[in-house]
Amino acid sequence: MDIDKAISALNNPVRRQILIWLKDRSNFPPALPEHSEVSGVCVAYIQEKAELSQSTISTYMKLLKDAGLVEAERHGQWTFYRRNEKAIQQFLNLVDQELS
Amino acid sequence: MDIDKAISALNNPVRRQILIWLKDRSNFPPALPEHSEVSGVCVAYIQEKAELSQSTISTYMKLLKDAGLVEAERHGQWTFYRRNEKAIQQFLNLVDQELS
DNA sequence: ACATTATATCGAAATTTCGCGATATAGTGA
DNA sequence: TCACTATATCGCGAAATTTCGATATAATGT
Repeated sequence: MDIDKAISALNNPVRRQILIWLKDRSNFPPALPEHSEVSGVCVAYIQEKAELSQSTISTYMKLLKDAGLVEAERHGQWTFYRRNEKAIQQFLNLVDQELS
Repeated sequence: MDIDKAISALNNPVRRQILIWLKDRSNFPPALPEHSEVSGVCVAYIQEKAELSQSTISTYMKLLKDAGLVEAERHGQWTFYRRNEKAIQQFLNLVDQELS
Protein backbone atom coordinates (compact mmCIF):
# COMPACT_ATOMS: atom_id res chain seq x y z
CA MET A 1 0.00 0.00 0.00
CA ASP A 2 1.64 3.18 -1.24
CA ILE A 3 -0.02 5.78 0.92
CA ASP A 4 1.26 8.59 -1.26
CA LYS A 5 -0.26 7.12 -4.38
CA ALA A 6 -3.53 6.49 -2.56
CA ILE A 7 -3.81 10.02 -1.21
CA SER A 8 -3.03 11.43 -4.64
CA ALA A 9 -5.75 9.28 -6.13
CA LEU A 10 -8.18 10.52 -3.48
CA ASN A 11 -7.15 14.14 -3.92
CA ASN A 12 -9.97 14.74 -6.36
CA PRO A 13 -13.65 15.02 -5.52
CA VAL A 14 -14.89 13.08 -8.53
CA ARG A 15 -12.58 10.15 -7.86
CA ARG A 16 -13.75 10.07 -4.26
CA GLN A 17 -17.34 10.25 -5.44
CA ILE A 18 -16.79 7.30 -7.74
CA LEU A 19 -15.55 5.25 -4.80
CA ILE A 20 -18.68 6.25 -2.91
CA TRP A 21 -20.98 5.38 -5.81
CA LEU A 22 -19.29 2.00 -6.14
CA LYS A 23 -20.44 1.08 -2.65
CA ASP A 24 -23.87 0.46 -4.06
CA ARG A 25 -24.41 -1.10 -7.45
CA SER A 26 -27.85 0.47 -7.62
CA ASN A 27 -26.26 3.86 -8.12
CA PHE A 28 -25.83 2.75 -11.72
CA PRO A 29 -28.13 1.41 -14.42
CA PRO A 30 -28.86 -2.30 -14.09
CA ALA A 31 -26.30 -4.68 -15.52
CA LEU A 32 -27.00 -6.44 -18.79
CA PRO A 33 -28.40 -9.96 -18.20
CA GLU A 34 -25.18 -11.56 -19.43
CA HIS A 35 -23.26 -9.54 -16.81
CA SER A 36 -25.53 -10.25 -13.90
CA GLU A 37 -22.94 -12.50 -12.28
CA VAL A 38 -20.10 -10.03 -12.63
CA SER A 39 -19.40 -7.72 -9.73
CA GLY A 40 -18.38 -4.21 -10.58
CA VAL A 41 -19.50 -1.46 -12.91
CA CYS A 42 -18.38 -0.80 -16.46
CA VAL A 43 -16.60 2.39 -17.45
CA ALA A 44 -19.47 3.69 -19.53
CA TYR A 45 -21.85 3.69 -16.57
CA ILE A 46 -19.34 5.48 -14.38
CA GLN A 47 -18.72 7.99 -17.11
CA GLU A 48 -22.40 8.67 -17.56
CA LYS A 49 -22.80 9.37 -13.87
CA ALA A 50 -19.66 11.48 -13.50
CA GLU A 51 -20.35 13.49 -16.65
CA LEU A 52 -16.76 13.62 -17.74
CA SER A 53 -15.22 12.35 -20.94
CA GLN A 54 -14.58 8.68 -21.54
CA SER A 55 -10.83 9.18 -21.59
CA THR A 56 -10.88 11.10 -18.33
CA ILE A 57 -12.85 8.40 -16.55
CA SER A 58 -10.66 5.67 -17.96
CA THR A 59 -7.63 7.54 -16.64
CA TYR A 60 -9.32 8.07 -13.26
CA MET A 61 -10.05 4.37 -12.94
CA LYS A 62 -6.47 3.52 -13.80
CA LEU A 63 -5.29 5.92 -11.10
CA LEU A 64 -7.60 4.33 -8.54
CA LYS A 65 -6.53 0.88 -9.67
CA ASP A 66 -2.83 1.70 -9.53
CA ALA A 67 -3.39 2.98 -6.01
CA GLY A 68 -5.00 -0.36 -5.19
CA LEU A 69 -8.31 1.18 -4.20
CA VAL A 70 -10.30 -0.58 -6.92
CA GLU A 71 -9.99 -3.83 -8.80
CA ALA A 72 -10.64 -4.34 -12.49
CA GLU A 73 -12.02 -7.38 -14.24
CA ARG A 74 -12.29 -7.67 -17.99
CA HIS A 75 -15.24 -9.48 -19.49
CA GLY A 76 -15.33 -9.31 -23.23
CA GLN A 77 -15.21 -5.70 -24.31
CA TRP A 78 -16.11 -4.47 -20.88
CA THR A 79 -13.96 -3.68 -17.90
CA PHE A 80 -15.76 -3.89 -14.60
CA TYR A 81 -14.43 -1.89 -11.70
CA ARG A 82 -15.25 -2.57 -8.10
CA ARG A 83 -13.98 -1.32 -4.77
CA ASN A 84 -11.11 -3.16 -3.14
CA GLU A 85 -12.57 -3.12 0.34
CA LYS A 86 -9.52 -4.62 1.98
CA ALA A 87 -7.20 -2.05 0.47
CA ILE A 88 -9.55 0.78 1.36
CA GLN A 89 -9.68 -0.38 4.97
CA GLN A 90 -5.95 -0.81 5.04
CA PHE A 91 -5.53 2.71 3.73
CA LEU A 92 -7.91 4.15 6.30
CA ASN A 93 -6.12 2.29 9.07
CA LEU A 94 -2.75 3.50 7.88
CA VAL A 95 -3.83 7.12 7.70
CA ASP A 96 -5.46 6.82 11.08
CA GLN A 97 -2.34 5.31 12.61
CA GLU A 98 -0.12 7.88 11.00
CA LEU A 99 -2.12 10.96 11.90
CA SER A 100 -3.90 10.11 15.13
CA MET B 1 -14.08 21.08 7.82
CA ASP B 2 -13.34 21.33 4.10
CA ILE B 3 -12.33 17.78 3.31
CA ASP B 4 -10.94 18.82 -0.05
CA LYS B 5 -8.64 21.38 1.47
CA ALA B 6 -7.55 18.91 4.13
CA ILE B 7 -6.72 16.16 1.67
CA SER B 8 -4.78 18.63 -0.47
CA ALA B 9 -2.82 19.72 2.57
CA LEU B 10 -2.07 16.08 3.36
CA ASN B 11 -1.15 15.25 -0.21
CA ASN B 12 2.51 15.86 0.50
CA PRO B 13 4.83 13.62 2.49
CA VAL B 14 6.65 16.44 4.26
CA ARG B 15 3.45 18.09 5.42
CA ARG B 16 2.25 14.76 6.75
CA GLN B 17 5.60 14.23 8.43
CA ILE B 18 5.33 17.63 10.12
CA LEU B 19 1.96 16.62 11.56
CA ILE B 20 3.57 13.43 12.85
CA TRP B 21 6.52 15.28 14.35
CA LEU B 22 4.16 17.68 16.07
CA LYS B 23 2.66 14.81 18.05
CA ASP B 24 5.71 14.91 20.26
CA ARG B 25 7.41 18.13 21.25
CA SER B 26 10.62 16.25 21.90
CA ASN B 27 11.07 15.78 18.18
CA PHE B 28 12.35 19.36 18.23
CA PRO B 29 15.02 21.24 20.15
CA PRO B 30 13.92 22.32 23.61
CA ALA B 31 11.92 25.51 23.85
CA LEU B 32 13.57 28.68 25.15
CA PRO B 33 12.88 29.17 28.86
CA GLU B 34 10.58 32.12 28.13
CA HIS B 35 8.50 29.86 25.88
CA SER B 36 8.25 26.93 28.22
CA GLU B 37 4.57 27.61 28.83
CA VAL B 38 3.67 27.91 25.16
CA SER B 39 2.43 24.82 23.38
CA GLY B 40 3.55 24.36 19.84
CA VAL B 41 6.75 24.61 17.85
CA CYS B 42 8.19 27.63 16.08
CA VAL B 43 8.68 27.73 12.33
CA ALA B 44 12.47 27.75 12.55
CA TYR B 45 12.54 24.41 14.38
CA ILE B 46 10.18 22.82 11.90
CA GLN B 47 12.24 24.17 9.05
CA GLU B 48 15.46 22.81 10.51
CA LYS B 49 13.95 19.36 10.78
CA ALA B 50 12.29 19.35 7.36
CA GLU B 51 15.34 20.76 5.59
CA LEU B 52 13.38 22.97 3.27
CA SER B 53 13.55 26.73 2.88
CA GLN B 54 12.00 29.07 5.41
CA SER B 55 9.45 30.35 2.90
CA THR B 56 8.43 26.84 1.93
CA ILE B 57 7.81 25.83 5.52
CA SER B 58 5.93 29.02 6.23
CA THR B 59 3.73 28.27 3.23
CA TYR B 60 3.27 24.66 4.35
CA MET B 61 2.17 25.75 7.79
CA LYS B 62 -0.28 28.19 6.30
CA LEU B 63 -1.72 25.41 4.16
CA LEU B 64 -2.09 23.13 7.18
CA LYS B 65 -3.59 25.98 9.17
CA ASP B 66 -6.06 26.94 6.44
CA ALA B 67 -7.11 23.29 6.31
CA GLY B 68 -7.71 23.49 10.07
CA LEU B 69 -5.24 20.72 10.85
CA VAL B 70 -2.96 22.93 12.94
CA GLU B 71 -3.41 26.01 15.08
CA ALA B 72 -1.06 28.97 15.25
CA GLU B 73 -0.26 31.19 18.18
CA ARG B 74 1.91 34.25 17.96
CA HIS B 75 4.19 35.12 20.84
CA GLY B 76 6.42 38.05 20.12
CA GLN B 77 8.36 37.38 16.97
CA TRP B 78 7.57 33.71 17.06
CA THR B 79 4.63 31.79 15.69
CA PHE B 80 4.02 28.49 17.42
CA TYR B 81 2.22 25.79 15.54
CA ARG B 82 0.52 22.84 17.15
CA ARG B 83 -1.78 20.09 15.98
CA ASN B 84 -5.51 20.69 16.12
CA GLU B 85 -6.39 17.28 17.51
CA LYS B 86 -10.12 17.80 17.26
CA ALA B 87 -9.95 18.79 13.62
CA ILE B 88 -7.63 15.92 12.81
CA GLN B 89 -10.02 13.44 14.42
CA GLN B 90 -12.94 15.04 12.66
CA PHE B 91 -11.13 14.73 9.38
CA LEU B 92 -10.27 11.07 9.97
CA ASN B 93 -13.86 10.36 10.92
CA LEU B 94 -15.17 12.10 7.84
CA VAL B 95 -12.85 10.25 5.49
CA ASP B 96 -13.69 7.00 7.21
CA GLN B 97 -17.42 7.64 6.93
CA GLU B 98 -17.12 8.69 3.34
CA LEU B 99 -14.96 5.85 2.12
CA SER B 100 -15.82 2.91 4.35
C1' DA C 1 16.02 55.52 15.16
C1' DC C 2 18.52 51.41 13.82
C1' DA C 3 20.17 46.73 13.50
C1' DT C 4 18.75 42.09 14.25
C1' DT C 5 15.67 38.19 14.36
C1' DA C 6 11.43 35.49 13.14
C1' DT C 7 7.91 34.91 10.09
C1' DA C 8 4.95 35.99 6.07
C1' DT C 9 4.24 37.14 1.46
C1' DC C 10 5.49 37.96 -3.40
C1' DG C 11 6.96 36.68 -8.00
C1' DA C 12 8.74 33.37 -10.87
C1' DA C 13 10.42 29.03 -12.99
C1' DA C 14 9.82 24.10 -12.94
C1' DT C 15 6.87 20.40 -12.41
C1' DT C 16 2.53 18.08 -11.94
C1' DT C 17 -2.27 17.51 -12.63
C1' DC C 18 -6.52 18.13 -15.26
C1' DG C 19 -9.52 17.09 -18.85
C1' DC C 20 -10.13 16.85 -23.49
C1' DG C 21 -10.22 15.04 -28.45
C1' DA C 22 -7.98 11.95 -31.37
C1' DT C 23 -6.39 7.61 -31.97
C1' DA C 24 -5.07 2.83 -30.77
C1' DT C 25 -6.37 -1.63 -29.06
C1' DA C 26 -9.38 -5.39 -28.25
C1' DG C 27 -13.56 -7.95 -28.47
C1' DT C 28 -18.15 -8.92 -30.99
C1' DG C 29 -20.92 -10.14 -34.63
C1' DA C 30 -22.44 -10.07 -39.58
C1' DT D 1 -12.79 -9.34 -43.54
C1' DC D 2 -15.37 -5.38 -42.08
C1' DA D 3 -18.09 -2.50 -39.22
C1' DC D 4 -19.23 -1.57 -34.49
C1' DT D 5 -18.66 -1.14 -29.49
C1' DA D 6 -15.97 -0.58 -25.14
C1' DT D 7 -11.93 0.77 -23.15
C1' DA D 8 -7.12 2.40 -23.03
C1' DT D 9 -3.57 5.40 -24.31
C1' DC D 10 -1.42 9.52 -26.48
C1' DG D 11 -0.53 14.37 -27.04
C1' DC D 12 -1.76 18.68 -25.83
C1' DG D 13 -2.95 23.27 -23.74
C1' DA D 14 -4.67 25.04 -19.43
C1' DA D 15 -4.57 25.23 -14.65
C1' DA D 16 -2.68 24.19 -10.22
C1' DT D 17 1.14 23.05 -7.20
C1' DT D 18 5.91 23.15 -5.71
C1' DT D 19 9.81 25.41 -4.07
C1' DC D 20 12.76 28.93 -4.08
C1' DG D 21 15.10 33.65 -3.35
C1' DA D 22 13.95 38.23 -2.55
C1' DT D 23 11.46 41.22 -0.02
C1' DA D 24 7.96 42.85 3.33
C1' DT D 25 6.27 42.92 7.96
C1' DA D 26 6.58 42.72 12.77
C1' DA D 27 8.79 42.38 17.20
C1' DT D 28 13.03 42.97 20.08
C1' DG D 29 16.99 45.13 21.99
C1' DT D 30 20.53 48.97 21.86
